[in-house]
Amino acid sequence: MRYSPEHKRKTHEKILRAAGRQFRERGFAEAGVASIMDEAELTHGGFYAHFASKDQLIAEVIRSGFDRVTERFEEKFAHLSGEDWLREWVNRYLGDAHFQHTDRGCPMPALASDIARSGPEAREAFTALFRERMGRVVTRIDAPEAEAGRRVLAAVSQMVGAMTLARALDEPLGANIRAAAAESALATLTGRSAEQAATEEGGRS
Amino acid sequence: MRYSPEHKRKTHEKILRAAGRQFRERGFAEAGVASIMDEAELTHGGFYAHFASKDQLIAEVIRSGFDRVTERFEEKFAHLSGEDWLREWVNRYLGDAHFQHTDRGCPMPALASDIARSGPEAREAFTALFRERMGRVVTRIDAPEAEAGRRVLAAVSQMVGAMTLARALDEPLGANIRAAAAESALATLTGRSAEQAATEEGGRS
DNA sequence: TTATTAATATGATAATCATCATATAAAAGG
DNA sequence: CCTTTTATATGATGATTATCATATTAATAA
Repeated sequence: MRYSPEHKRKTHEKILRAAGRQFRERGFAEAGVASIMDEAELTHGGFYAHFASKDQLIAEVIRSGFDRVTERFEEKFAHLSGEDWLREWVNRYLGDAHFQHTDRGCPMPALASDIARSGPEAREAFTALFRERMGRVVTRIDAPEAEAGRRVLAAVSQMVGAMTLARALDEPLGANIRAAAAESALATLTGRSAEQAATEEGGRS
Repeated sequence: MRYSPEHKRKTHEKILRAAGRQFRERGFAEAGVASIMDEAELTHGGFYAHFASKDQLIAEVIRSGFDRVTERFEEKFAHLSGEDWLREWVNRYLGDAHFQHTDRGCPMPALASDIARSGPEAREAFTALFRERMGRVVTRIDAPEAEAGRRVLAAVSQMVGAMTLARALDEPLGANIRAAAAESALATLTGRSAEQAATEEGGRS
């Protein structure tokens, strides 16, 4: 079929979207090519007209930023600035909506250990994605750049770890972890101690 | 073969050890029964004399605490107490030796996202393991129990997240994350702000 | 020494996997 | 309208998977 010029491009993106969703939900190993093509409403054989291998698909999904999940996430509080932005970032990241939807959420809690086991192409792509995303947050921090960078790395570790563990643990432990990490991460980002942050948060609400 | 009374028990444990190692290295999905039995120096068919299914093997490996990895880890600084114990706990957890040996290290960075995708039996076993391990640390914290619990959950999230991400990222980013998280986690555990902890740590070394 | 029993080995099963060769068909160019 | 092109479909490949039936064999009980 000689389709319109954009047809292949659209199909390509449809496969990327389906793959990104299934990878986050089931992991790289358990999301099969046939199942991904099925979700993209195509048959399994056509896959190799778009990608040279499953490994290349994985790398490209990472490079494509998992269907711009970060951009869509940050849109929701783009109107805020300073500490308000940071607080919303932390609270939404560790909130119920994100917790429940692994397949449309941040790839880090869903796939970090899978990427650690992957080849150099996937790791490089992930490193680039990570750097880009951390850069967006660093500019929101009111501190010298080196210090801001340290704070963001410390906070993101905590947020990713909390979400990963929360999804692996039974309730109410998962919810406790998310709450404890949210409080602590905001304190880290703003340079306050956790106690100070807790007191202020309590006074506000 | 009718072996000595303990023979089967020892074989059973050998399979558990091989499985625990391969699961951490390659994930639940990619570590096959045949490959695990091979490492245990047995043939694949004998597996079902020991376990009803691979899922049951997974649950039992978790229940067995991954060959007592925590106990062995904490032995190394059992002579310390108070803040010294906490500092050593954080620094060793995020240190190079642990970073490099996923297959003999903490199961959380290696398998948390795999467990999140697993069935209720594996999740329950993991929750019990997690609770037991957190309890050991809470008693080391000089604060009321509720507050100590929050601090431990916040710090562990950070340590697990940092190790998971560090293993997925290229260097030197991984090392930077581990350093930033170590500083921040110790501050969280002791109730100080990160700046205070950094100053003190700098002054000490 | 021999019979019995249970632990492990051998080999087969059907399912699923990534990959690829070939067939079909849709739309653009003539 | 008809030919050409190429995106997608069909169907096959061999490898690997978890699982299980059956055979072997080692050590205990007789």
